[in-house]
Amino acid sequence: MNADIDKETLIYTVIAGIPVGKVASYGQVAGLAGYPQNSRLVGRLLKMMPNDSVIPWHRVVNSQGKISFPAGSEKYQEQREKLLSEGISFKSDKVNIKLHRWI
DNA sequence: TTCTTGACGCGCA
DNA sequence: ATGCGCGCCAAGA
Repeated sequence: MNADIDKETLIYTVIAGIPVGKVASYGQVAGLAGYPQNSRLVGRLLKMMPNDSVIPWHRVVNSQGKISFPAGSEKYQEQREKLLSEGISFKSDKVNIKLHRWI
């Protein structure tokens, strides 16, 4: 009955497991949750999460290491701030994936 | 119920 | 590096 909840919980758990100072891509999270082709589902799920959620959503970026929000937007800045405050360095507009890649 | 949209990813020119 | 198309799949209109 709550298969959807399980799926969400699974992805939620994976994201919650990303260490401080590390980042993971949507595809990576989806894969670890058992849905290697549902990268979009991860993003969709995060989008629906409450704003006061304790989930470290900011540690999820796209496979290029870029923030998936329009450059300059509020959300973009918010995520960038959070990442910087965790010691994650940026290479221009991309996260230095080489140094901060989780897995 | 069908069509469009989107916090993505990947291959190819 | 840059742009384009296609695959995936659930939510919203």
